[in-house]
Amino acid sequence: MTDAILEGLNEQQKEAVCCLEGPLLVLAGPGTGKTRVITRRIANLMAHGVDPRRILGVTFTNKAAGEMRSRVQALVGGASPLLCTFHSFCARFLRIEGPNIGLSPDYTIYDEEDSANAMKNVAKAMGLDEKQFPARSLRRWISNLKNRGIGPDGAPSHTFRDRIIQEVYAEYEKLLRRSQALDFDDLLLRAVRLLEENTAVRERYQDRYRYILVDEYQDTNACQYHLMKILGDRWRNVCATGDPDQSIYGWRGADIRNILNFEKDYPDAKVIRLEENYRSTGTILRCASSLIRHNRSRKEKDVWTRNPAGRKARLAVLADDSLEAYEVAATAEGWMRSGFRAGDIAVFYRTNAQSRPIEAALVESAIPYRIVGATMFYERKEIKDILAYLRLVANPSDEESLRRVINVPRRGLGEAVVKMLEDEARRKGIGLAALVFDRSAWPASLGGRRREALEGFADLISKAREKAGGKVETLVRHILDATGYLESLDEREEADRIANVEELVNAAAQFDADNPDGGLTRYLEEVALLTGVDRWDPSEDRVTLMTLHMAKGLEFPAVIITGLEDGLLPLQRIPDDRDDEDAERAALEEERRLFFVGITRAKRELVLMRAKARRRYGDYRTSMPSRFLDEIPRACLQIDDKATPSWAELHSGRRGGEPDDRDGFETYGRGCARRCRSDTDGEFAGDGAARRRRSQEGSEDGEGDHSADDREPAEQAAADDPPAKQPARRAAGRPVETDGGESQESPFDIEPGDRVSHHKFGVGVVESVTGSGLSAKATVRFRAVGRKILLLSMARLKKE
DNA sequence: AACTCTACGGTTTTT
DNA sequence: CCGTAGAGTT
Repeated sequence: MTDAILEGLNEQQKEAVCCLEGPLLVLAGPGTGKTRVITRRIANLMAHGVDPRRILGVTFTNKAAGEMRSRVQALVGGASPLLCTFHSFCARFLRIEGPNIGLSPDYTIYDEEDSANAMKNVAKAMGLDEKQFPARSLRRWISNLKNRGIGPDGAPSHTFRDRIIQEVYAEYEKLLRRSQALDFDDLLLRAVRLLEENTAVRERYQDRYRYILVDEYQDTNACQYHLMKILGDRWRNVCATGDPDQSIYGWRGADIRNILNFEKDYPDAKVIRLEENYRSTGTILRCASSLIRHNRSRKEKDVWTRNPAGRKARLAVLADDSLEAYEVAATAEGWMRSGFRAGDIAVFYRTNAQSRPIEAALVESAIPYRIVGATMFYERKEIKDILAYLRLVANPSDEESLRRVINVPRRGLGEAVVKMLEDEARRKGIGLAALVFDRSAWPASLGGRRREALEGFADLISKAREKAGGKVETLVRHILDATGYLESLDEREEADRIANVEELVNAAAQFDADNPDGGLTRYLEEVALLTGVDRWDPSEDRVTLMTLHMAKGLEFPAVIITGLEDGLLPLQRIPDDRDDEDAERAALEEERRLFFVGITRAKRELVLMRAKARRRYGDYRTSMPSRFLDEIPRACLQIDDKATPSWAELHSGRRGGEPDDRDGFETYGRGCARRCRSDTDGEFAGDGAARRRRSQEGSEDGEGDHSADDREPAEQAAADDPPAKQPARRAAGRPVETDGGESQESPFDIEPGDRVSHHKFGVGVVESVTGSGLSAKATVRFRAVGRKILLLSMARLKKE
């Protein structure tokens, strides 16, 4: 048994797996087998006879938790310990213990949008100017307070703004309370408070969890930190794993000091460093190490590898973001031709907005892809509408959900009626929801037609409530029927919405199948706490697109990181009023860590890209190379400049296969509005003459000379590659115009007549394909369920 | 109450 | 550029 548990581990890993008692900190560089250590350690605990119910493992995503669970099960079998995210742990804890603090077991979890809406309503009721106090800013300010464990009473009240925020905060809390709802921050905050204040509950849980593991400890915030501190206090068998160099959530309250101070919190802690990397090539690792070395506040750690050096990373320089996107497609195609599967390839970017042109290029090139995260399925309007009905059924106090659906689809209960009901509720001192579901409380002024409409609505909800105990799928279908929601959508204009709703029915059915005794509340909780990666199916053979943040914890054989431009990566922050130099440096260092995370996802191939101009809000802005590129050793980079026109092209009046309407692009960044504070700006902003002269010295292949100096600006030599080299390569940057050009009509090669299979509907035949790109839809006649319209980018159709 | 039009503003990153 | 929210119109 012990053999299997320790098999194939190095000394440090073994040490970590075998150190079962007492506080333990595992500092694990990227690719050093951290997940392996955690799962083996859990298995080892169980092999030593520890009851799995006494083990708690907290991870960053549900997917990570699920993977660990199955790996542990493969090693030791039997019951699984509780493996979940911080948020889902707290959600479950509060389902059970909530009644201690007056919280219904059926409480609703408000997501970011719900919270912002609630805050908007609060601000409106207070008569605040929306421009001066935008709901999202309010939400952010209050979230910051909550993350630091500060209630409305403890909030600062020095300035006028402070006092407004304080009041909004207090009103918002009232709204949540009467709605029996918690936002994301509350889940953590309320759980911690309950544990702090209720000795009996605290001791029960402290006693239960004899062994606690926390993954990604570098990204815990104050609440999460306290939670762990409290829960681990009884047995002090707390194992934290993480990597300070991969701390990327400072902006949402994560405090890197939690991991840096672990040894202070637990003076008897054992600290183990995992430094041998098994994931990446030597060159990729060297890029990452050189980069991260530029962070000043850092715990020194040297990750090394026995892996071969591998190929250089390529830096592709493109004229604009659309050409960058085509280069992404061309690069992926090249990899696929040389034996990589689409599923081996990942494309990372800093902001979600960057995915659009890339998507378009991939569609055009008929390369299968999937975006992870972005506008997530469960954030779509139509989905949230249906979910709001479900929530209202589960929790009749939920005011936000009530407001959302009371007139959807239109049933004559518009703004005026809601206003009237609101006033009446205030007069009676009850919540809006309480009023709506209590006929005797309705105002006399509610006239015949409106009264009928409201009766219809209240009946609808209470009828649905009778079905709440059964399968979620049944309830969803009932609600669709009873509301006429699908009929209210325009078959032609909103076909993708209809398809999405169909998908939701499938998802609900899937949940019912996976959780035979699940129940509506569990379903809503699961949906609310799904992370972006949780809905990602890595077994699908598609190129994966995601933000750098979501890439954390994953690995891919071949990786493209786009948008290596100053202002984008590192991203330019909006100047805050309390902007001191330290904060600025901390922010820059976090951006550097983000890039570090991206690079270290790559196993074999790494391509970086930057565009000299980028479309933003409709017009083009020129952009400078990312300062981070200068921090990667020249010897590790092969620069592939497809944007600088060659001598021949300049003199023939043509440029890089580009249409000629792009004049003005070469004004390199003189007009760059974004970055004018850096003193190096002058040097970059010029047309490169100075750079050219300087870099002549090191020219061409500087590997031997420069290997010791990792700080030599990498890209400078690039601009000076002999022009003659350029034209031949440029073709790859152009749109792919092959295959008769019809590929847009059927992005994933699905055509009328094809036999396809769907995970829910089974086998069917494609009747027609309409639309193009992202909104491409197929009408499929399924043997079992008849004709369905499916959105190709949503439905996971497999060709038979 | 519901529809149409216009103006504005949004891009960090996510549970 | 795009979608949404608010105002204005019927």
